[in-house]
This record gives sequence, structure tokens and C-alpha cells, in this order.
Amino acid sequence: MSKRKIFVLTGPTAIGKSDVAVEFALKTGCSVISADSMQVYRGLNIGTGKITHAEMRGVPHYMLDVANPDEEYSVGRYVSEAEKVIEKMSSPPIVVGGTGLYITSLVCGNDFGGAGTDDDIREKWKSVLEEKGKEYVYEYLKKIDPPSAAKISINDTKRVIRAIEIFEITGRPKSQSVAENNDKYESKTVILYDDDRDVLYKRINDRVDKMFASGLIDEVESLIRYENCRSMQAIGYKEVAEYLKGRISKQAAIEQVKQNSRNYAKRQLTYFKGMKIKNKEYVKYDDFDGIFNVFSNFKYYV
RNA sequence: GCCUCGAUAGCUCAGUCGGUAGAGCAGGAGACUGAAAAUCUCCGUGUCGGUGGUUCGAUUCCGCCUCGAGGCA
Repeated sequence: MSKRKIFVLTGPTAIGKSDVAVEFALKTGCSVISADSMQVYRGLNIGTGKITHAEMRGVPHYMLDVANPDEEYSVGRYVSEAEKVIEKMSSPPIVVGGTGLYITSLVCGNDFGGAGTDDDIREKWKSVLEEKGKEYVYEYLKKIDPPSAAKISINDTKRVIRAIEIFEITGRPKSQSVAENNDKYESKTVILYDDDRDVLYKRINDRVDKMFASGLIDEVESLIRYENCRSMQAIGYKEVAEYLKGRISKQAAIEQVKQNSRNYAKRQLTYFKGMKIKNKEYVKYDDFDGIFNVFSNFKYYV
């Protein structure tokens, strides 16, 4: 059985992915699959820059609003759910989003070594971390999985604990159980870019201003009961929550949302650059013809 | 007008008992396999406000000037 084909469109936050995707979908008749770790949550609309119903212009969008804000969504869940959606499609979809890990995991078919998650194990090691310190936890990882320990910083406690978790669930060290990419799909990826960093940052700042103008604060207020949930670590939400609790001024919240968004965009750019994925190509964000050309050429040669 | 305190990296500031200086943030580069809008790693030469003086040597001490902040009139 030959591999299914997918188009992938990504780029830093505020570069204009959603619009391009709809344009492309309207021209080709394909559907859009979101690849965004925060737009999966219902109710997180303004702050995540989620496309509105009107903006979809009739194009079917998937993987938006698939979880409640108090759920703990994850890459693993994303991959299996998105795969199911793609299975049902007769023509290639366009996968659009800024969450690089979701994209690479979906396209490559990562199975994460068959290890899921185990809250008990995580909680256990979190308390060990608090009681005995990161050195102790790191030493343990060194003992059970030296190659992983060598790659992970002692300070990156999330990854240290995850590596231990994989070992405790599967009985094998992460360095041996995580499979190589198996290229689940035949994909063509377009990374939208802007050659002027300052212009990108300006666009981000303006977009944040628009979010506040369109009611971000009210949106966060309506979600404030989820403040300790994973969804509320999203940029735009955590900062506004601080404001609503009276810890920072409104102006400070706005500035922080801008700052964190800019830092996030920077990290995204680094991720895309190093993304190990086949057929990736950079196209300037406003070069619509270029984007269409890249995708349509791909259509013919596969 | 007088007095006091400031003036050091893009920003906020530390420091040098006189031997040309360092943190946080910003910025840059990088990592990333079930928290990823998360998490983590690396990168710091700047007329130490200007100008005279003391000194072997001044960003550091002294004088004057400029600009801030506050106080007294």
C-alpha cells in the first residue's frame, strides 16, 4: 500500500498561515488539519489566534476544539487523532500549524517507543526531585540510561523525568526504545518566513494588540477556573490570568504577552531550521504563487 | 539660586579600598521523540556622561561643566 500524501504548511506565529491555508484549500478542494498544541482546546480562541468560522470560508478544518481546557492534551494523542482524520480522507489534506513537534511526529509517524505516559510515575519522580534534588534524579537516569543522560541537561528536569518514565513503563531505556522516523506520509512542507526579524516582531506586537482589543481579557476571565491546567500555560492566557488576579498591571500583561510571543517565534524558527523532515522548503510569507507552485509540483512528481 | 543623590552593555542596575568591569532582562545561536505556546543549553568591549587635575596609572579620588531625580529657598 502506497503512502498517503499530505501538504504541510508551517511558520512562526503571526506569519499568516491560516489565511494561506484557506486560499490553498479553496483552490484545490482539500481540507485543513490544524497542528497546533493550543488550538485543540475549546474556548481558547482569541489568544491562540484560532481561525473563525467566517474565515474558514466553508473549508473543513480538523483538530481544532477537540479537547476541554481541563484536559491534558499531548503529542501522542494528537498524532493518533490526526491520523484517524487523514485515514478517512480521499484526497491529501493540508496540515497547518506552528507546533513543530506535532508536525514532525505526525508526518514521520513517531510512536514514541510505544511508551505512553503514567501520571503516577511522573508524580513520584516530581516529589523525588523536590525532596532529593535534581542531582539525585539525574544520577538515576545516568545509571539506567547513560546515552539519554548525556544528551539531556541536568536542569532540563522535564526531559530527565520523561526519560525515566519511559524506562519504568517499557522496561527499556529511552535511548533504545525510541524508534527512528519511519516516514508515515509522503509529505511536502512549506515553511513560511520573513527575512526581516524586526518586521515579524512588529507583526506579532500588532497582533497581540488586536487580541486585547477583541476581548482577550474577557475570554481569559471565562476560563480562569482552569488556571492550573495545561491549556492555561498558553501565551496570552497565563499573563492575563496574572493580571486578573491583580499581580501585574494590564499594561505589564500586554507587554509580557508580546515578549513571550516574540521569544516563542524565535524558538519556532530554530525548530523549523533543524526539523528533520523530508521535502521542506522555505517560501516568503506573501509569495502566494510560490507556495502554490511548491505544492502543485509536489502533486505531479509523487 | 543653594544643597543632596544619580549618570556604567539596548533596558534595570551591581562593582572597582585607584591596575580599563559584571548580573538580570532584551537580543543572537542551539537543543528538542507523549507537558512543546512547554522545557533546557551556550553567547556580555561597553569612549564606565563631558572636561581638567592628582597619580607610574583614574570608570574609581578632587574641581568644573552638562543632563536627570529629590530637597531647601
